[in-house]
Amino acid sequence: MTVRVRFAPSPTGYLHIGGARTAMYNYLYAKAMGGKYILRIEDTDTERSERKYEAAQIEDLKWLGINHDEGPDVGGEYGPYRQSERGHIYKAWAEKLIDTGHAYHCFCSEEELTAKKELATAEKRAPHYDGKCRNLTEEEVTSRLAAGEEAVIRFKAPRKAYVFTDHVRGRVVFPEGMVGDFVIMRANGIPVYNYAVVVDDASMKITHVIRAEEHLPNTLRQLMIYEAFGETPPEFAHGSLLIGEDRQKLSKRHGATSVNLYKEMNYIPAALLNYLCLLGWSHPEEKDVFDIHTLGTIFNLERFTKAAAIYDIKKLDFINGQHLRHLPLETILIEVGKIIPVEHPFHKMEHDWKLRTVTIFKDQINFFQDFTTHLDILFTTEVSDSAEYLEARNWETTPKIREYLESEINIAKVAGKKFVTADDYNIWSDHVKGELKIKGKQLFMGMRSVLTHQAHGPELKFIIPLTPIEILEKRIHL
RNA sequence: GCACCCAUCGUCUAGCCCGGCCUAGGACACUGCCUUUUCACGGCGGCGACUGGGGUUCGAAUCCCCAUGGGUGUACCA
Repeated sequence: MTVRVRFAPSPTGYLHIGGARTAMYNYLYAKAMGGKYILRIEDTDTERSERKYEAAQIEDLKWLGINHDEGPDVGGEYGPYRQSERGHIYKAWAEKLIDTGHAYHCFCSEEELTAKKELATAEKRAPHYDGKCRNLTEEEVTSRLAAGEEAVIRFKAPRKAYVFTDHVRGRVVFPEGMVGDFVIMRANGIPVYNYAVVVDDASMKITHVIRAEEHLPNTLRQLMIYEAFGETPPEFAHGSLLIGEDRQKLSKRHGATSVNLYKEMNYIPAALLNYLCLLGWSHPEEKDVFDIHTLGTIFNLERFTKAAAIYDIKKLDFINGQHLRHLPLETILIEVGKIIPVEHPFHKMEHDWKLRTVTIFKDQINFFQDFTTHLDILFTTEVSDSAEYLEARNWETTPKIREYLESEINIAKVAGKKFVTADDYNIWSDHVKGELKIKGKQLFMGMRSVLTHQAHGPELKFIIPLTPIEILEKRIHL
């Protein structure tokens, strides 16, 4: 039997970080087992669902590189993949349930139900449906329906305990009486989540349901429905919840929780996935930095964590830096090029210059945008006001260095050079050492302060050959 | 309220199923040193946890019970 898993988001907003994690786990499991990963859109909440969110979520998934084998946009043999287009299936299956005595029409009004629920709560009873419409005669139902009376379809919850084995929770027991008869079809004919899920998972031949712990209690209702249909339930794996620093379920108010925000902040998708993967699952070799696409059969359901994980992006930033460093130079160049403002002189430089620049700076940054800041070291004519810089400028040796370098830069300029070479730089430094007899801190910091007006930065022999000579000239006169 | 789930460094976690190898390992963050005559990277250290109480056992982070804490659910939301 081939493994079939699915990610089933509701298009009521942008793709959430938690959703992305669930999608990834399903995707990873399908890949590990040589199975199929399906995307299904759960848009039964017509009030809140919007097509634009569906498109946005698919786009975010694509950005992450989590590609589905079947879905509303790519098709597949078990479609349609949008619940709003499966109305006839839910209806037909619901009729089956009524015919077999597992469900019934219920005419109770909302007010009536609310009143009973409040009473039950006040009397400290479980607010379950009292079964008023459970035993209506077929004639009565038919005539009331014919009269245009509104009705929902309610599922007859069996009075017994349910047990199932979860891949991460182990044996889970739902004692008898946890739920009363619950609605599966709304009055408007749209199915309710717990029912639609079962119909879809069963008809789409889903073999494994991998989702977050918040769905654990839903499993009971779903188990009941599978049983009523005579279907074997899929295997379940309820991973841990993603929570915020306040230990509450992660939501918008916790800050950047939607994937598109990370795209905007130029995070590397592979890094985001890497981090998310580790939030609730552990690598058998305890690796922290890896590409999830290389996991292969290493990924399994047995290494999920049971406890909820607090989402804290500090580690994500570190992982982003690790991924960035391992990217090919040309790739970094492309990404960085997208971020640097068009008017920046960077874009006018030669390809070789760009590559050398990226080589030097990539080890110092965690984000592509940090590159821009570092780039300033090559172009800025600003003067540092740090104590260390001021101290270096005040050494009596520094003016001598300045004087010498001024003439050297002038010579290079007159010779028509656009940049000085690393060799030039070495000659300068040898001269200052040998002829001017300046060494140690006075030598290096002195040259740095004269050449860059900064106290810190990457090695001079690397950055000076990358700095345009007219910038060096300007600086020397400051 | 009721039901279910969970509980190891500040955070992510390994170890737990199949008790001894755990004076509890790794990573982030913080921090010290080395390297670099600067910064960063890197390397080596430091700080830092088995929620509490009972039990079982020669021996418990690991097994059992209770307590406490936290979370989720309890909808014609998903």
